[in-house]
Amino acid sequence: MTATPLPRVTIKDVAARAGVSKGAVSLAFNQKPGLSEATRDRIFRAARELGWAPSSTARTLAGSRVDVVGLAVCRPARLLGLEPFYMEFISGVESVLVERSCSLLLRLVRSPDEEVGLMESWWRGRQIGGSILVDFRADDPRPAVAERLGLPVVAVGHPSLTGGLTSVWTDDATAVTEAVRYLAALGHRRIARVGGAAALGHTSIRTTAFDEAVGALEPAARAWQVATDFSGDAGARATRSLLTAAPPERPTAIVYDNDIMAVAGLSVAAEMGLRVPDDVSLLAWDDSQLCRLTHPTLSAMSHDIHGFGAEVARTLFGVITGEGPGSHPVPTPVLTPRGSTAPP
Amino acid sequence: MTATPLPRVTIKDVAARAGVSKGAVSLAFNQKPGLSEATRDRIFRAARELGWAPSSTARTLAGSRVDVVGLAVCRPARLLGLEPFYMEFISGVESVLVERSCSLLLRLVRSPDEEVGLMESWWRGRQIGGSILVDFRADDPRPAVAERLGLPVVAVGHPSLTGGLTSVWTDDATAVTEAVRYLAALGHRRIARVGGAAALGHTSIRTTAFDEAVGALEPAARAWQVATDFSGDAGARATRSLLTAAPPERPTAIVYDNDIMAVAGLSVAAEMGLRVPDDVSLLAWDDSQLCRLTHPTLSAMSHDIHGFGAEVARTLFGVITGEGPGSHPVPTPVLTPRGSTAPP
DNA sequence: AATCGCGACTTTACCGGTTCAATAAGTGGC
DNA sequence: GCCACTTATTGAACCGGTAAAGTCGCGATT
Repeated sequence: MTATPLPRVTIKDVAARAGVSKGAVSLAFNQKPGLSEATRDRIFRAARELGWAPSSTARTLAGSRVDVVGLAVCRPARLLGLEPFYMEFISGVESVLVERSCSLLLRLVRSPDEEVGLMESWWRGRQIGGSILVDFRADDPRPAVAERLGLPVVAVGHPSLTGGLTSVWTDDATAVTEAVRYLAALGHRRIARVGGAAALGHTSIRTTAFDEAVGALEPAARAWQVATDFSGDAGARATRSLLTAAPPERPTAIVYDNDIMAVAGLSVAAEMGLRVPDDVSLLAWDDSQLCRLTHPTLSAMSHDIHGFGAEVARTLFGVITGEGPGSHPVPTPVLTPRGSTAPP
Repeated sequence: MTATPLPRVTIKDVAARAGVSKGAVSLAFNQKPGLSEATRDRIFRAARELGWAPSSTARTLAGSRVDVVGLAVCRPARLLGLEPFYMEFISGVESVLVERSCSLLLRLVRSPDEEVGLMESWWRGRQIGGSILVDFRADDPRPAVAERLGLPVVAVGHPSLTGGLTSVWTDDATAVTEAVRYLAALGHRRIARVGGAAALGHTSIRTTAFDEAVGALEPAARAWQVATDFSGDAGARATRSLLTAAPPERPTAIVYDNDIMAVAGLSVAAEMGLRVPDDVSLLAWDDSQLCRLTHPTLSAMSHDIHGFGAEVARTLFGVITGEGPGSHPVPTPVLTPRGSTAPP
C-alpha cells in the first residue's frame, strides 16, 4: 500500500519524445524566439502527451522566476479565525496571484522577530519572490530588513508607518473623521471608540484622528477611547465598561475598530437593557457580511477588502518587476448607515 | 518575476570559510554521521557568521524532503472571509507545521477541476511534499488522482467520502443525532435544519442523520431541511421561510450548519418579532467566539477546530513518512447549551 | 566564390544543494 | 612493520531546469 511515486517525467523525457534538446523545450515553454512553429508544436504536443509541466523548483533554482509570494501574519491564531478581514484580504490577494499562476505562502508567526527571521529565510532560501507585510508597528524593523535583503515587498499601511517601502493603504484618519462627523450630525456629543491593538500603527492613527475629530466639535463634546486586542470578548468588556456609567457620563455612540467587536457591543447593549439605536448608536468597521446579519443591522465604515487585497498583490508585482517605491492609496472607507445609528 | 541580484551566500561560501568541502557542510546540516565534532562546530560557526541557511529550493531539487504542504480551498472567496472555520483550521495546521519548519501553500480555487490540476502541478513541480484535501463531494475525483500521482495527502472528511485515503474526521452523524435528541428532550417536536452546500459530502451525512434522528422520535415529530451556500444571507433567507408559516406548521427549533447562519437566523427571528428561545430555539454549529457575542448567546455544537487542524497536519506528516492509510476520528462535537435553546 | 547574417537548434555551464564512491588518515592486531 | 578496518573528508555526479555561447545550413551580399 505504500504510495510508490510515479517515475517523474522531466524536461528530458519531453525533449526525447519531441526529438529535440532540453534547451529547445525550455525555449518553447518560455515563449522565447528561436524556434519554428512546427518544432514548437511538436514540443507542446509531446509535453501534453506526457503530462509534463516545468518544475517551478528547478526553474527557481536556475535563477529565473520565483512564483510564490509570502505573507506572514502576526496575530494570535484564535483571533484570526474570527476576524473576517484576513480571509477576505487573502482571497483578494489570491485573485490576482492566480492570474499569474503564483501561490501564496502563508505563515502565522508569534512575534515580529519571528517574522523578520522568516523573511530572511524565505528570501535567502529563494522560497519567495516577494512578500506582503501587514500590521505595522511603531519603529517596525521590517522596512530596514527588506531594504537590507533587497527583498521586494509591499507594505500594507500608511506611508508614515512603513518607512519608505511601497505601501498600499486606506486613509483611516479621514474615515474616522467622517465617522465622527456623521455621529455628530445625528446629534451625538458623547462619542466613544473601541479601538484595536494599541501597538499597531493604524490603531494610533485612528486614535489620534478620533481625538482631533471630536475635539473639533463644540466644546461640550466628549470622547472616550479604549484599546483592545480586536477580539469579541474584549469588545464586549470595553462596551460594558463604557455603558455602565450613568447617562450624562455615558457615551451615546460608540465606534468600533472591527465588526466582531461591534457585534459584541450590540449584544452587551441588549443584555444591559439598552436599545440600539435609541439609547446608544453603534458603528462598526470593515463592513463584512456580519453587519447585515445582526438585529438591528450595523451601520459601518465599509470598504472593499477583497479589492484591497487585489491591489496589494498587483502592487507587489510592480515592485518585483522593478518599479520604484510608491504610495498607493485605495478608496477611503465610506459610511454605510444601517439600523444601529440614530439621533441620541 | 525576476530575482534581484544580491550577494547571496551559498553553501560554497560556508564551506570555504570553514575550510571544508560542500559535502561536509551538507553532512553537518543534515545531522548525518561521519564528521568530527570539531569540524561540525567549525562549520556551524562559519554558517552562523555568514548568516547562511540551506536553500530549501535547492534541497528540494536535490531530492530530499519538500518542506511545504499544500491546501487548496474551493469555496467562493466572499464566503470564506466570513466563515470562522477556515482561518481557525489553518491556524491549527500551522501550529504543527511550524514545529517542523514547514510552510503552508494556500490557494483558493474555483472548481474541483481546477483543484485537481493544481494538485498535479504542485506535485509534479515538487512544490509540495503533501497536501490537505477538504470539502469532499460525492464521486470526488481527488482520491483517484492522489493515488495515481503517489501524492501523500490527508483527507478531511468521513471515510465513506474519501475513497480509501487517510482521513481525519468528526462524527457528524452522531453529533446531529445528539443535537436532535437534545432538542427533543427539551420538548421540541418540530425541528428544522439549515444545512450547508448540498454538494458537499458532509452535508449529506448530516442530512441523512438528521432525518433518521427526527424519524426516531415519536410519530408526531416533524423535520424540515433546507440547503444553503453557508452564507449568512442564505441562512437568513432559509430562516425567514421556515418561520413565516403559522405556528402548527412552523418549527420550534432550528439547527444550523455553521455559526454565521445561526447569527443570521437570530436576527431574522428578532426582525419577525419572535423571541429566542421562547418562540423558537436556535442551535449553531462549530461554536466560534461568535456564539458568545450574540444576545441571547447561541447554543452550539462545539468542537476544537484548531486542534482538528493540528491533527490533520500531524496525520499528513505520518502519511509523508510512509504510514499506511488510516482513519483518524477526532472528538465528536459536543452540545454546549447557551441562551438560544429552551423548551418550546 | 568567399563572406556575412540569420534562423533554428544544440551544447555547455551553471543554480545550490544532496549523495555516494573513493581516498586519506588513524587504530589495533599480530 | 605490514595489513585489515574504521572514521573523517573530499570530489564528482546528479536533481530539473535556464541562459549564454556555440554550430550548422542556407539564401543574400559583394
